[in-house]
Amino acid sequence: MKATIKDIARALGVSIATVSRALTGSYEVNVETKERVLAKARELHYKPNIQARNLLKRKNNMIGVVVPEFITFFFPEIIIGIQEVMNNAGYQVLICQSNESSELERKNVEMLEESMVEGLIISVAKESKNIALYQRLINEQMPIVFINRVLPDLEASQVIIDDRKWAFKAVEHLIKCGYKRIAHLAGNEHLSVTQRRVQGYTDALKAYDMPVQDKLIMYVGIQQDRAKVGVNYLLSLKEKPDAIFAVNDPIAIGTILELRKRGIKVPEEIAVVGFSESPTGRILELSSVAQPTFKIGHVAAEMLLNKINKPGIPVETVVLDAQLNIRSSSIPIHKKNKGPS
Amino acid sequence: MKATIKDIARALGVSIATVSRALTGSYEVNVETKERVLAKARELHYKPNIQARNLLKRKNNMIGVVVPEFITFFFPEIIIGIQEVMNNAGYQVLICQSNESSELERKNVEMLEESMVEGLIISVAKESKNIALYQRLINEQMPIVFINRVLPDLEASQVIIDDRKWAFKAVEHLIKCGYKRIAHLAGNEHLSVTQRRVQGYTDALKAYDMPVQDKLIMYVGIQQDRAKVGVNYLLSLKEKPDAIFAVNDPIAIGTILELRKRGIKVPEEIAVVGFSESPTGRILELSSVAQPTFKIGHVAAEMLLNKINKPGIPVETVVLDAQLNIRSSSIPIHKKNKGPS
DNA sequence: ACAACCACTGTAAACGTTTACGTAAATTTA
DNA sequence: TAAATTTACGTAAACGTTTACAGTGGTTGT
Repeated sequence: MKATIKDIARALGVSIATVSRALTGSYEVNVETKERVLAKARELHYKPNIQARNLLKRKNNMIGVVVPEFITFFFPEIIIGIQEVMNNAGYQVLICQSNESSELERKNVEMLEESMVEGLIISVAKESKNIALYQRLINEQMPIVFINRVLPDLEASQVIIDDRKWAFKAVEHLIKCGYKRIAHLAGNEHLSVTQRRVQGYTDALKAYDMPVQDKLIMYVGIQQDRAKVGVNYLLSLKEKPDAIFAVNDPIAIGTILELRKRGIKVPEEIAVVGFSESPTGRILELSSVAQPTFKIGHVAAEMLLNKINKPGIPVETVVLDAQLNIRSSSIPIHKKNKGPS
Repeated sequence: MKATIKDIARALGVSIATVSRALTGSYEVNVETKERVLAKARELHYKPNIQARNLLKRKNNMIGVVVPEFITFFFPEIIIGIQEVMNNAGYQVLICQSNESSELERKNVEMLEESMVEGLIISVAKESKNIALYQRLINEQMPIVFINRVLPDLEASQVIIDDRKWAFKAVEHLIKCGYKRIAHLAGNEHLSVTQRRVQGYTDALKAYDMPVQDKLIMYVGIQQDRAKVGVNYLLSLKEKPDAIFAVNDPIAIGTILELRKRGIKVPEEIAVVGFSESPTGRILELSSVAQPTFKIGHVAAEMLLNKINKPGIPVETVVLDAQLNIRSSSIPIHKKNKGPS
């Protein structure tokens, strides 16, 4: 059986209070007895029972994280950012993935609630219907920070990037390269990032006096295999696009592969730009908007700690900076003879 | 303040025992009082305090997982496999990454130990020096299962694949394609998977009466950026290789990119085969050995549950099956005119 | 010589549960 | 109708800590 504070006390003929004081070090206790206690603790392989302490302190130093997936680099990097801050603050992080399922997301959040985590960092599934759940948690004073993907109708703290602005910049880049018929493969229609990136796309076209054509926008989704249907559609148009702005890197990558399969050269015939730069995208020389993943994690974690330590702190939205990285999937039209395969 | 079982008891004028029985449902309690208790519990937003229960039951339904990284798909998929089994069994999973650092690995394990997890699933960092730590934990009856990367001198339960066999098959495939000078970019020298894959490589050459040449083996490491030095070296040889078997996909991918950069065609001039198939590898049409990631997670989790529930169960090694997927990075020599770019 | 103080340690309550045990009332059995 | 059984509930201990409070014996100050 595991040794407890009582075993040490009994073995030394002192009270458990003295043992506790010796072990925690905080209180007044004779140096010599302290030594004896520590020695006996080592001898008995004593490990404090954290649950007893937690019960007393009404804390458990755990927070929960729910993300739609952690297969691709994006959320894993954010999570590492979260853990760096949280572990430093003495917290453990329970990580769950909803696998883009609203139902599993709900189950995960409820599991975390049952585990009595002190706070939550959440990025919602693409079809999340859990507003009521989050609203209840917020009402019950559960500290929550949303990252990247947020629910539009929920008043909660968030860490995001300016999707509209960076979609604008990506499309502006294509315009400046000389592309004339720029299509957009958009994500799931009611996902907030989708909406903001579509907005950036149309805003950029308008800003440069180019026509915004509904038929050049298709809502395909956010997973790589969904790119195919988008490419099929765009290539079936009478006037085909000469550039495609994809809602994210997976769709952009799927697009490039699908175009290649049909023998269409990127960027010679069609240029492609992605969003949320990924390692695979980098390898394919895909231009993309890079998000500051680790920083998102850091900032979200710090905001959460703040909420935990100062209950009732007001809701806050932090908008982080991003970066457009231009690679050879989108080069100026007049240089195209020099482009890579 | 959070409502407790006492609050409910006081509000209804019954004892806390009755409330507890009504809530857990297991014991003899009048249907009507049970209803009253449940109603009041809902009214007061009662949530059971799991730490009190844990303290009493001397359990906390948590296990820990430590992996070298979870940025690439490999460990994330394993972790999902682990979580599927563990969550089903009512366990929470604490996930840590050592970032390939022996030191951080140790800290993580110690953190998990302090959190009093009931068991551990571990894949060690490439330079892990924590044998003594694991030996102590095993001696102290901590249930541990090692996956994928194991420490050679530690007698512990493991879930692995037969690295030698599958390296053999990969190299055999190159031999059957007609390649004559097959090089091997190996991983970190004292990592067990490295050793076993090198063994498979040399065994295959021997089995087909081909010379095993030390100069065609280079221990470069396991991260993509380490491929460059390997390629540099191999291309500096008087007799250059016509095929490269890489210790893993990142090295294989780095190799392909480096070869491309130098204008060397894959597989026309040099074929490449990887190991532990990755999404990026698939996109680059890289032949590779696919590991059953989810299954590794499932099996490891089930073994761990078994160990937790039946203390003293003997050490066990499970060897899972794998699969060699052939793509256009390695095609038979006589077909090379048909090969893709 | 007595009060005041100090350094150290013990007693006991508290955190929120579960559950063995006891018991009163209600019901069944002979 | 008395004994036996069942039903429903209360009492209290237990899980392993931390810590307020209350000593105890010794030292210092006057």
